[in-house]
Amino acid sequence: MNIFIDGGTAMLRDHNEIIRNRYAKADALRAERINPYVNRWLPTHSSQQIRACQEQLAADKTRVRFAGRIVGMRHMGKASFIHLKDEKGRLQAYLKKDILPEADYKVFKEYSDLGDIAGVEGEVFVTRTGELTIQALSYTLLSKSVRPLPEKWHGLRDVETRFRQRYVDLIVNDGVRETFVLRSRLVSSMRNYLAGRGYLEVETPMMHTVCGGATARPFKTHHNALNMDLFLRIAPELYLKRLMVGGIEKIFEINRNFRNEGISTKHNPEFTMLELYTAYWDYRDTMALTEYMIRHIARESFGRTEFEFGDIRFDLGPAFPRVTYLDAIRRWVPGAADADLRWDDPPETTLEKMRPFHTPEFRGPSYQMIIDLFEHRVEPQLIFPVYITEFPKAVSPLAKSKPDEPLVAERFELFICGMEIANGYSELNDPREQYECFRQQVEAKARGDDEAHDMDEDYIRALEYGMPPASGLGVGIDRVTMILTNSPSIRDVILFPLMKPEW
RNA sequence: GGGCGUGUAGCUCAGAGGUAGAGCAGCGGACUUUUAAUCCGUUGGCCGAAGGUUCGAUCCCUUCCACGCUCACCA
Repeated sequence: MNIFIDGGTAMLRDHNEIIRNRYAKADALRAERINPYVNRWLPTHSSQQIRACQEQLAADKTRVRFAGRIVGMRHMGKASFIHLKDEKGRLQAYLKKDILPEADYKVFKEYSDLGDIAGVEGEVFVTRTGELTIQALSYTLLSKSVRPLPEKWHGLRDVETRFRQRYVDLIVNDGVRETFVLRSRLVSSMRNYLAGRGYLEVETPMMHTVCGGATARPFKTHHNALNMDLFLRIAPELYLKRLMVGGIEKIFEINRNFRNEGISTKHNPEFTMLELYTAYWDYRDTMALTEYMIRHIARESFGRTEFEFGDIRFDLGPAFPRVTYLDAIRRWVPGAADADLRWDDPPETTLEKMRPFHTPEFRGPSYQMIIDLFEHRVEPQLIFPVYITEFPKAVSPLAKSKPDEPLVAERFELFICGMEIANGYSELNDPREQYECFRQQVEAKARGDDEAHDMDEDYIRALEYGMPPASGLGVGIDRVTMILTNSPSIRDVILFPLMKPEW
């Protein structure tokens, strides 16, 4: 039957014949006083429950009510098989003309399409080919779908459409939902782990008047009533440490940060961080916590510690080795085994020492050339879990120096699969030293470094009241999810990654 | 931002300087236990956008847009 009722209102620019036709079906249903978008229809069982109790349900001839999206349809003359998919799986229903009420059969046969949400009530049986099926005694169209789904066995491959229309991706591509279920599970696991150890979860401002806590360009916004520029936060760090001043000794926040930087398979402008602070600890204690926590969430969420990421295999079970920054260079850069690099060497000396194995891409202070070397030659090799420690103080303005080495910060980063997964340090709490660091940052900014910190006078004032010795941690939740779910791009673990407008 | 690549029907993809193809979906028909059901018939396209070259461009050239990979920046 070819329905062309000119009542459907085309609303979007891409409406085609299929869509117009389906809108016409919805109108035709309305004309017969059947609501194509019903208000309420409660299933008695999920597909999972029916599957689990199938023998019992079949033996008792229990009437089950089951609802889902029609993802498969096979008409056999006056009978049809359809597959209904709910959140937990898909289940077949068998619709026979001489069993269904006439009206129900008409709604199914004339007005239902692949993609519609429908409910059936009936008895459970097994077909002669062995498939668990509901013999439908009634059929209800619950929500009319007017837009055709992607093709049934190639599915939706186009990555752009998958990200822009994640709802379709979730409908069609099994495994996408699984990734986000796992993400949710591991975040819950993390929360429970920390709550169980006495950490208080807090929420600090996303809109900052002073931008700080990390080195990154911010997004700028504006408050109209106050006529004031604001920044989306690049890190919650300085607020969390204010709370440490306030006497909260164990604290964490899991939430979004925003950085106005490039986009890549490892970078989304908004991303989720765990930040955590513990009073009276130093960075070694935080390293231990980080390791236990990551191992714990892996076991609790996945039941294992061994994972694959692309063609990399790694194990979170064994202790994570700790290697200092300069040792890592000696260890992983060919020809650098005997290099005696020092943060305080003059640039010419560092250049001379590096000549046998590396030519920096630029000339600058020794620490910058060493960092350049590390990031290009060492980082890609850090695929198994490893802590890199003893970073240069010059790039750690919020970290505390080692007692006997003022140029070296008590700081670590955790690398897995060549990615920086976590970053932590002993927190600088000397207000004068912090002020001096900020002052240098402000100078750098004045010289054109647009990622340098601003002066945060209130933060200095807070430190003047006294912050206990403490250590903090930041963990990139998206990246942890990537490596644990074997997702090659950060966009695979963010439901709605940022895209330029389509239209 | 640079480099490389992609963009053709709702989806997955072919194609070629001469005016557009397949499979699935859709539509019409047959079929009361199918499984990518099958069988017969059939409708869909501003070939990403705009210019240019040409008798003729979806194809060649230029610019633009979107997306992917990659480098840079960064977590």
